Amino acid sequence: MTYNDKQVHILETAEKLFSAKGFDGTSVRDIAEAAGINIAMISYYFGSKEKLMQAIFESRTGQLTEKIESLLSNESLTPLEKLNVVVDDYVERIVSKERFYKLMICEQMMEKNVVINDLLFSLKKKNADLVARLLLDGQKKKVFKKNIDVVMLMNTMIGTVLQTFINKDYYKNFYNLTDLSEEEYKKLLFKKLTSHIKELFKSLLSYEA
Amino acid sequence: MTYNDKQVHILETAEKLFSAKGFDGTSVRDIAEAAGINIAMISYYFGSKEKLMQAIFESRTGQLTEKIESLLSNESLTPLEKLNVVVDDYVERIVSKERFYKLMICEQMMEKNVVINDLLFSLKKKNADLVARLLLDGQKKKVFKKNIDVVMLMNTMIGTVLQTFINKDYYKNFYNLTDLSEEEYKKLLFKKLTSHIKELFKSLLSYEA
DNA sequence: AATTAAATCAAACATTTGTTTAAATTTGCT
DNA sequence: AGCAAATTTAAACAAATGTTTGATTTAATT
Repeated sequence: MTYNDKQVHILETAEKLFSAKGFDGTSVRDIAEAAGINIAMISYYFGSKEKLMQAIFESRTGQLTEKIESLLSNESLTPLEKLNVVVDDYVERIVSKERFYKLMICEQMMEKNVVINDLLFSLKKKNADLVARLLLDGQKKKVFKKNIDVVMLMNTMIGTVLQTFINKDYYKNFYNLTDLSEEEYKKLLFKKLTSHIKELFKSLLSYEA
Repeated sequence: MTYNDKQVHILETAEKLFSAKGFDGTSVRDIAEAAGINIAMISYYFGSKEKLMQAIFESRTGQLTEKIESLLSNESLTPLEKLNVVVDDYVERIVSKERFYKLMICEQMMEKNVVINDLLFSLKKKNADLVARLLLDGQKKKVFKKNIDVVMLMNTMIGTVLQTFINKDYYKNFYNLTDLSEEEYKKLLFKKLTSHIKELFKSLLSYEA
């Protein structure tokens, strides 16, 4: 599906509000007012509030799968390099699409919208399969040890990043970083997170232990 | 605050519904029907839907802080043993209070209710301070290395556990564990999670690297 | 310029929302 | 049993909800 400028504007406004106040906490009037449009335009363009939400997920997850596939096909990198790219990519994604990921967590927990949950399930499967293949390749090449729990590894990566962003303000407070701008702070978090997770992965995957 | 049987029943029913459908996705009529009571009883006992939600958080977080303090005071354990107890305790908590933790994530992300967010903030501070003191003790005794990011460490622990529970059904599917009962599956997750996190912590805290 | 399609609008719609009311019932106490 | 307080109830309240309507304006096409 492809959307015109006005539709994209509605989608982005809705994403912002949904992530801040939740799907049920946001009325179509809120969205219309924030986007500067008439209430009827939402039904007119998307059919319903529910389908507007689905449209947000379809467009965002569509963008994600493209990136994953191009990464997989790059054969010039070693397994470890690839894994590091995966980490960078994941953290970068969540940093830049913070709002959408908040929405995603909520939707995964509630399991209210079947269409969205099916979408997320296949996305998860695609990602897990990619990383599993990556790890298998590394195991064949004797750089990664055996008996790795792929899902647990992914959960640690994604969980750490998400929890960091849920706790963003707290972290800022705890380490007296309140004088940083939002942009500077995001950069700092990106650095901290990627190096932290890479260190975790190294210990999980290498033979030494 | 102490509640009678009927109030506890309302609190538990509301927690169940809130965690499944969200605060705004749950009506007081839903709660009343599920609890088998009259709608007016919610305002009668708790004042409002909002305050009912706050009551859930106050009662649950109250239970949590008790456990933490007793753990801190136990001086017969080494820092590493204490840390392992912390891990066991955290995982156990989330396993047994899964619904409440879902609610907690949502509430942290939305930041709609000031009372609840203040409550969670002080809870987080208490926990982070406890673990920080624990790590400091271990560093003095030369069992933990220097330069540990406490918040990041906590985020990895909590994030991994929460992400695992958000992804619970997916994990079950991925590893063909669908024939396990809910209770068996929870036990398995507890084992997997605690050993996984302890391994992560060991590599983050020990000198070897 | 005329015609058709697309977009926008205010108003209305039937439901559902959280809360309150005032009467009825139950409970605890003397 | 009789009284007072606590509990429970059905009904009503205004406000807010998602969606639709039908008229009006704008844009595109002939």
